[in-house]
Amino acid sequence: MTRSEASAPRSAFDSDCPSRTVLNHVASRWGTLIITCLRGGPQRFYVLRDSIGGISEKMLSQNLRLLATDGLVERRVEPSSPPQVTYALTPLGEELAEHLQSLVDWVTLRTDEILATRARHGVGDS
Amino acid sequence: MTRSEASAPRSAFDSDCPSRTVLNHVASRWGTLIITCLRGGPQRFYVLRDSIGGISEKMLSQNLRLLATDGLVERRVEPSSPPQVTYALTPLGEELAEHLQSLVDWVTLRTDEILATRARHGVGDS
DNA sequence: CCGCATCCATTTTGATACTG
DNA sequence: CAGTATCAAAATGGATGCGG
Repeated sequence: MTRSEASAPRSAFDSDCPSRTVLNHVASRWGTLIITCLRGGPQRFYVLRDSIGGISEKMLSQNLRLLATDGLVERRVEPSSPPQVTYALTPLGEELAEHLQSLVDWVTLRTDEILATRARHGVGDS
Repeated sequence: MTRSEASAPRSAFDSDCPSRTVLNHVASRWGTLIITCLRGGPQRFYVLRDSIGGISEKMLSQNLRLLATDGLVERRVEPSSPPQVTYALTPLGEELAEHLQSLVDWVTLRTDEILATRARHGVGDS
């Protein structure tokens, strides 16, 4: 074989590699916060919505569905009077959550320094 | 004081907290890959573009500028014939990169399991 | 009232062409 | 080489509606 065509993309740096997709679900605007939020135990939909400032219900349910099909989050339906839907991390999700938590913690810890740098560079928000 | 208005948002879960902004720069579609990519040492613009499959020049320069104003990435200009611009992690960026690397590593490691789960749920890509 | 689907205005992203 | 300008496509969020 000539080895001319890379056969299977192997890392998240390849746009066609499955791990790229997973990374996009997880390292996304809301993914990190949703998963981190679920570390405290199973949460109701509206609790998540209220915990994660600025998220829309649409994005929340969209991301939850995505994470559910990835096997990172489990959706439980309690058929009670006002129907209760609860979301929880799977074992796989718990594992991931630890990594994300350390990321969020680091960001929280260093934000002041970063802010100071940003002031020096001339404030650009976004 | 009546405490009626939350004075200062304190975590990334508040949409107005500065750490939310930082998290968005870092835990974004491209931020994670760019920073991880820079772990190998300073890189030229076109190297980054070619290393990170699927990124557009626009998104690359936009994200690099953002990360630079955050003090995570440094932009160096060599005034040579064809002007050379190099990007490198700052010490702060290096610190962050370790966290992101462990995240990327985990995703790479677990992608097969996640794929299997997704098959069970009925494939939904995106 | 809770969870979510749908429609539409706004924002973000990407492909390509173009400049110093 | 290292970007910026331009325009089209997609993601996002808000409002709204609806079944349970």
